[in-house]
Amino acid sequence: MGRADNAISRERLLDEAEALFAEKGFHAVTVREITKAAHCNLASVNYHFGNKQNLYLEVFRARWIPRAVKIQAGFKGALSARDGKSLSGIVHALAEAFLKGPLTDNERLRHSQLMIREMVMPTPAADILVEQVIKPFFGELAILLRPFLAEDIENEQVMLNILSIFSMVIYFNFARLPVMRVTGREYDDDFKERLVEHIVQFSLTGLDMKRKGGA
Amino acid sequence: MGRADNAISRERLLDEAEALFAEKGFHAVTVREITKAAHCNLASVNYHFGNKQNLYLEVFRARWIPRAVKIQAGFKGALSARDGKSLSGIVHALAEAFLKGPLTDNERLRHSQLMIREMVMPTPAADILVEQVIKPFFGELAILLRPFLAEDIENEQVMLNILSIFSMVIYFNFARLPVMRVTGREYDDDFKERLVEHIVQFSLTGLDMKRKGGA
DNA sequence: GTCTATAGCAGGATAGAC
DNA sequence: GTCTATCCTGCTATAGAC
Repeated sequence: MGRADNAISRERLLDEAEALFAEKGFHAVTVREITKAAHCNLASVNYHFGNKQNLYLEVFRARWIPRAVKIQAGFKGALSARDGKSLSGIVHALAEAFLKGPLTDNERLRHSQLMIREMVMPTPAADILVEQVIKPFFGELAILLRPFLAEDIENEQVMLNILSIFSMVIYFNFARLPVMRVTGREYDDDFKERLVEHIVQFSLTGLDMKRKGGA
Repeated sequence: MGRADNAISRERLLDEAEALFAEKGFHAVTVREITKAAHCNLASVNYHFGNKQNLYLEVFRARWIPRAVKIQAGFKGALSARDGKSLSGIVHALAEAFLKGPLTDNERLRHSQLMIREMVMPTPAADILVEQVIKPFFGELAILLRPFLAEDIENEQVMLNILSIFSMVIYFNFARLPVMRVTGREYDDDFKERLVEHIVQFSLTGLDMKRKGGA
């Protein structure tokens, strides 16, 4: 590689590392694997990031967080474009941002996988993730939703509601295997649209569908 | 160890392996670690299970599945004891079985963690898990719920509803870090009871709480 | 069935030339 | 900044005594 690639191999390392860490997890991925995928030398990880752990952290800082910002931007954009002033509009925008949104399918999968990993087995990256992304975003959601909820509702309950919507969005993203096996569907555009609609409907009315007459 | 421990070290290995695999994941755990925790020799894993991979699979067959059966038994027991003939009774029993149920807190955590790992990064164990446990259980749930849903509802929608309830149950179990940070609560008995009630309420009516007047 | 010893190898990290 | 060569640790797996 020529001298012009100074910064570029660093970026490639981050890209490939993110994909591999998301797919296999920190311990299952080797530095050799990452450097090979990024077409650079074995020593480059240590040169640019000090060690493997640090590269992992940097993946969150330099890749995961910007992606989360993109998703949130997609959500906010949909809010102003669509009917962001109705409860169903808000939930719809939220589900769509995470299930369809402005990212490729691979990017979205990577994003959820990295997040889930940190929730199941927190590393120092989990703190960054929760404090800098999840808490602020949930705070904004709470402000958006509150006008549509009962006036005397406690903040804790608002948060539980947000967590519940979020749990569906996350689950339908990462648990594709059981979802496909149980429904018999593939994750194509049709099904994703179906999932968005389902999340909206379930979030608004729960199981109590008799009022609406089902599907 | 004397000759009487023939089967016992095998059992200890399964116990310790399950705890460690759940906590750290397959690749992060070493055979040395497992055998040390189980107070047996380094070679014992290969003697009893052939190799590390096989031990992992056996953990699912010999520990995870029986535990899943126990949880389902707890659920079915609660159904007959409580009002198993109402929608809220069913959802309540389901949430309670997974969040409080007949297991210790550690067991429950282990159980969810192993399941989540297999959903995010499937290994051959995921097939066992989905085909032998999740699909049959969801099938039974579908039969239980159907009488309470609209008559013309498609099977796919019933499954999406079940998956949605399940996603909350799972999420509130494994994503304890963000849940605690966002709500400011600890996972004590009070909070778990609160979560069960929330899941029931959200599953039945979604966000549309104005009818009931909030908390 | 259990243990010690060790083969055989892959991993992260580093030194030093370019 | 990049690369090669290499250190050294720690891993899985096995052989063979008891």
